[in-house]
Amino acid sequence: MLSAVFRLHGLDGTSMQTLAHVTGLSKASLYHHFPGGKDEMAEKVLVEEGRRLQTLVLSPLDGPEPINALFESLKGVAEFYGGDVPQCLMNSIMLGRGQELFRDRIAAVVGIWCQRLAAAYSKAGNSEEEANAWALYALQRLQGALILCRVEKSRQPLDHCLEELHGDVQFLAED
Amino acid sequence: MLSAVFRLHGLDGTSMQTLAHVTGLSKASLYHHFPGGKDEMAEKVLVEEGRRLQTLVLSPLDGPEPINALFESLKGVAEFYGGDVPQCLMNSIMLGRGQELFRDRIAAVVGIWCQRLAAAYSKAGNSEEEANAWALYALQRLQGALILCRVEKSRQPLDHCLEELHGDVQFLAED
DNA sequence: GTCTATAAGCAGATAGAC
DNA sequence: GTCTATCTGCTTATAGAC
Repeated sequence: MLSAVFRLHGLDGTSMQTLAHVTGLSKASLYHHFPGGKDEMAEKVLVEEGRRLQTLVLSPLDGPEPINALFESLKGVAEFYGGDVPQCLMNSIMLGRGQELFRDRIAAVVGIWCQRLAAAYSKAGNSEEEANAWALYALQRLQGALILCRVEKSRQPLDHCLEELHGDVQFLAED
Repeated sequence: MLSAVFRLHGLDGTSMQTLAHVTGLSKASLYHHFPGGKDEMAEKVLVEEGRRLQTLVLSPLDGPEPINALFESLKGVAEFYGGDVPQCLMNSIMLGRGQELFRDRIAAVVGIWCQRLAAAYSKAGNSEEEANAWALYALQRLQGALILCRVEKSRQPLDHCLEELHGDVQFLAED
């Protein structure tokens, strides 16, 4: 998988040679498909990742029943950050030159994710302020859990975090 | 500052040329001081960062009064992650080759931090289980907040997170 | 669309003068 | 300890054949 390379090595740590090896194509062929080189490849991978986020995490939030929508979205998060050592592509790619190139778009995606989470939480009966606070809290915990996954080479921190976020939503539902 | 380069660009994104420029020395001079090249420089910077963590964040946890110790440690965290856009060196450096080189040591540092936090929390009157859970929770939120700081190019997420963690400790004290 | 070959520049790394 | 000069290999990127 192309995205795995960027996820593991970031933008600066990924070379066209590596990408050629992974895709099974020559470097020249890669330049044929992506004249902008690895920057363009990273961009395409990011766009694809945005689509996955939309499908797995954001779309479920549109369900008519907000509590269930939040549950489904958390399930989607578990799939979105898959694998034995889940890592965040947007995080990996946002170092060095990648920060200059992609930070704005990534910030926009995070902003949308936060808004949609807050909307569902609000729809479930919370004030707008509470909903916003919870959405930020949830995203913060998720990102932190992913860092700990990288440190501990495990997906336990993420799974544990998702359980607790699930519990938070459940607590809300019983209210 | 040398550490800022690695913090912003990671290991793969940092070149000896950049380091030479930042230090004002030639590449050859850098190799005189660090025969292992930038890997050795990164290691030295990490060791120095470990000392800063010890001084600012871990030592305060040794205070006789655990609640106050936790407050002081959180203050230390605010200083440890300084600047307008606080970022975690250990996080930045743990991509690509840096992961292979430094993950074990970083995991050890995180483990110690977690243990020491849990010890203080336990000393403040919590079960060992509760204390461990809170320590992991606090570290997770901190790391997540730092990611959001990078995304939003601001230190607001970290400051807000520290306020909430302060509140958690205060809540414990009033119990 | 794919390849080999190749250019030009930058990376890590060393030799040797001062 | 510091420098300039240099080497070698890798990286980005292109030319041009098939």
